Parts: sequence; C-alpha cells; structure tokens
Amino acid sequence: MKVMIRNDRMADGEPSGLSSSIVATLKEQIIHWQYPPEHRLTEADLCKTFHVSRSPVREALRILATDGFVKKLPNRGYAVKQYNLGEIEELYEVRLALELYTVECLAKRGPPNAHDREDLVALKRTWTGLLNGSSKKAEELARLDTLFHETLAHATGNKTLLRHLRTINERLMLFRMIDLDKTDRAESTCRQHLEILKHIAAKDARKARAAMQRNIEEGRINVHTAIKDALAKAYSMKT
Amino acid sequence: MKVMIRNDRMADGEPSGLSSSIVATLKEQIIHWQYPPEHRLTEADLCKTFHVSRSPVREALRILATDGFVKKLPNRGYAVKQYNLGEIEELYEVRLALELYTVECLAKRGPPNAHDREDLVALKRTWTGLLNGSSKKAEELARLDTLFHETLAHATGNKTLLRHLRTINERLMLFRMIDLDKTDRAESTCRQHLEILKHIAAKDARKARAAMQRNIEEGRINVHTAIKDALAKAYSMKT
DNA sequence: GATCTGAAAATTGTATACAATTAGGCGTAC
DNA sequence: GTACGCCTAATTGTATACAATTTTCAGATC
Repeated sequence: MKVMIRNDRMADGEPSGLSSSIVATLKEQIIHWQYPPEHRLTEADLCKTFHVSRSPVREALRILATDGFVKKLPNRGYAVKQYNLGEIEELYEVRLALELYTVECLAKRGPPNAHDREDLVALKRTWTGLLNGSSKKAEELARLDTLFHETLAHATGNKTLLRHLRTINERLMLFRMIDLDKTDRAESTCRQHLEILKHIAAKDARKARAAMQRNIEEGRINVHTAIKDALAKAYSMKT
Repeated sequence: MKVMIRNDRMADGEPSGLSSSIVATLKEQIIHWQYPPEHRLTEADLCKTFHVSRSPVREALRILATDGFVKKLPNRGYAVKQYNLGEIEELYEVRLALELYTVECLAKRGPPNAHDREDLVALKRTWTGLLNGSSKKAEELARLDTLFHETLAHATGNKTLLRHLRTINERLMLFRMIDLDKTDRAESTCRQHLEILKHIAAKDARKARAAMQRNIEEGRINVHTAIKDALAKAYSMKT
C-alpha cells in the first residue's frame, strides 16, 4: 500500500513523496487527453482515486497549476486547462525565442564539453537513420523529437534555458501529436533536424536559426490549422 | 500582524490566503539581502515568525523554491539560494533571448492595441525626463528599469512571454542594484532605453535587437565583474 | 413564471497530531 | 586517538479535524 514511486530525475530537490507520483500520473493522463478539457478536479475526488490524504493532493494540484496543466477556479477547485488558439500561439512564440537562441549559442560557441559533442553526433545518427529507415509511428516520433530539442538545449550547458524550454514543451505535448500525425511530417522533420545539425556543425548561426525557425513554424502551422478546423467543425455542428 | 497583502496582478487564480503574503514577505527580504546566502529556513522557524501553522508555510516554501529564491536541502529543510557566477550568466542568457524576441516582435508587428501603444510613448516620456532630470537614486531607478522591461513584454500581448520574463527578472533583482549603483549607469540606461524605443517606433527589428542586447549585456558585465571582484576579495581574505 | 431568501452542501484554507526518516552527538570498544 | 554503533533530537511527510467561505438548490413570495 502507498508505494513511494521513486522519480527518475530526482537529482534536484524538487519532488518528494506522494505528491510527485500524483503529479506524474495526472500529467500523463492530461497529456493523453484522458480527461475532457475543463474537467473538474476536486481535492476530495483525487484523494479517493489515489487513496491518500489531502496534503499531497493539494501539493500536486498546486504544482500542476504552475506547470499550466490545470487552472484554479476560485472556490470551486481546479479544472483541466483548455488552451485556446491564442495561448497555443503564445507558447510557440516563447518556444521559438528560446530554441532560436539555443541553436545560435551552439553554432557560435559550440557544446561546452566532449560529452555534449557526442550527444550531437548521436542525434545526427538517429535522424539520418530515421530518414531512410522505417519506424515512423507518431508516438515514437514524438519521443525522439522531444529528445532532439532537449538535447540541443542541454548541449548549451545552460540549465536554466533547458528548464524553461521544458516547461514550455511539456505543455505543447498536448498538441504535438496533432502535428506529428500529419502525412509526410516524419520526413520533413528528419530533413529539418539534420539541416539544423549541419549548420551548427558548420558554425553558421544565421542558417542554424533559420532552419530551426522553419522546423518550429511548420509545427505551429500544423497545429494552428488543425485546431481551427476542429473549432470550425464543432461550431458548425452546433448550428 | 498577518496582513493579507493583495497582489497587484491577482487576475489569475494563483495566490490565496496566508501563503501568498508569506511568499511576498520572504521574497522581499531575500531580494534585499536580509538573509545571508545559504541561510537555513525551517518550517518550524517560519511558523513562529509568521504566527501561522505549517500548512501555509509549506506552501510558501514550495513556491519560493520553484521561483528560485530558496532551494530544498533533502531532509534538512530549505535554504536561501546563493547564485554562483555561472547561474547568474545563465539567467542573463535566457533573459537576453526573451527580451531580444520581445523587441523584435514589437518592431515587426507593433503593439496589438492602442493601450499598449500609449504605454510605449509613456515610457519614452519617462526616460526622456530621466535623462535630463535629477532623481537618480538606484532604488527608484531599479523600479523604473523593471517597469520598462515588463512594459515592453506586456506590449507584445503575449502573456506567456511576460510571465517567463518575470520569473527570470525577479531572480536577477538580487543583482540589479549592483548594476544600477554603478557610476554613470543611470545615464547610459536612459540612452539605451530611448534608443530601443526609437528603433521599435521605426520598425527596425535589427537595430532594436542590437540596442536591447547592448542594454542587457552592459548590466550583465557590470554584475559579472562586481561578483568576480567580490569573490576574489573574499578568497584573498581567507589566505 | 420569475425572483428573492435561506439553509444545506461542497470546497477550500488552516491548524494540529502522528509517523517516518535522517542528522548529529555521545559513549564505548579497540 | 580513532572508529563504530546506538540513541536522541530535528525535520519533513502524511493524515485528519476544524473553520470559513461560497455555491447551489429548494421553497416561499410576488
């Protein structure tokens, strides 16, 4: 009973005890759309489902709120946050600013140590293989895509940059599948990623930024049109 | 005692009750260096000083930890976070990325509505006045400088961008006074800010970025040298 | 039928009690 | 003198009880 799930990345002093596993579980569920948007989450309900008291549940909800997965309804508990088109665009903009800086940084001064340099060549191997290879399931692609962008940020050596990028990209997880499910997206992603790596290796900051911008913008546009279509459809159904 | 400080930007559902005022008070104290770095903060102690129970104190400490003002010592409570040179540089880098994007955004598409446009001309008035005028106390300068950068971010209309920039700049508050106390910094700040506004008005994104970069870099360098000197002095004293 | 009123239910905010883990120190053996 | 082990105190993690606020809904009134 009451198993303490030890979190993977427990190096920093952040998570502790039951709340961290509640956070992880709920995040996972929300990202996979297992709750309808605006679904209400009350402390009492979560206590029942997780078989714990209110203390860790409260902590978990507060964390999820600051991470942008739930929002607080004054005096009415919490609800799964639904992002509207404008907010999604905002997230993509901040992501763009941070990732452009990331590649500029890498092109200009390169990875700070041998380990990070190896990570970059490993990325090149991975995505070259993916370009020719077969496995193009969206789920796996999403994992590798996340890994790609996080590895770049990590290679700058700037942990603060990585952390901010993570919180942004974690939220965008909600929509990443929409993007990567698109036809031919796998191939264009491969080409764009390889291009980014090429320009970094060539120490061409301008071209690296441009390539990264194309990569992120394509994703943003895919999500944008998909959401707008969905909204239009939902609206037309109501009339 | 136990005054509930109503937060300015309370529009979102974040703060509530006692914890928010504890957070505000401790933040204020930490920013003003009223605790030595690495000073330990235990829940029990804070309960006594604030005359509240552990629940709100725990909540406050968790918030302060995610905001980067305290760090968690596993099983030993919390401690006021001491930033080393590398971490400060990281913060300045992320800030640079976000603020460069901010001015680029403003120069390219301009403020989204009349209200934000007015804010920008108000900034121009303020800093023109400051250039000629007298009041150059560092404390007041810091307030206006913060207002300048936050107003720009706000004028983009991107709330997410503003929020991330705030969390970064809030931490850099710890070192802003070091920067602004420097001789002639007031004047150079005025000139740089006015230049930024000029290029934004002229819709010249490249020059606006360059001007913002100079502004931020100057601050970074001031802080960098000051901290390095302080560390060198502390080290030489020990030998 | 619409609207106001009041009480009950729902829900969070706070306080406190208990459990579990860990750090620090003291004493003892070698 | 040093190292080992136990014991106590410190400290957090969790559960629960209580208080205060707000929503909601039934019933009465116009």
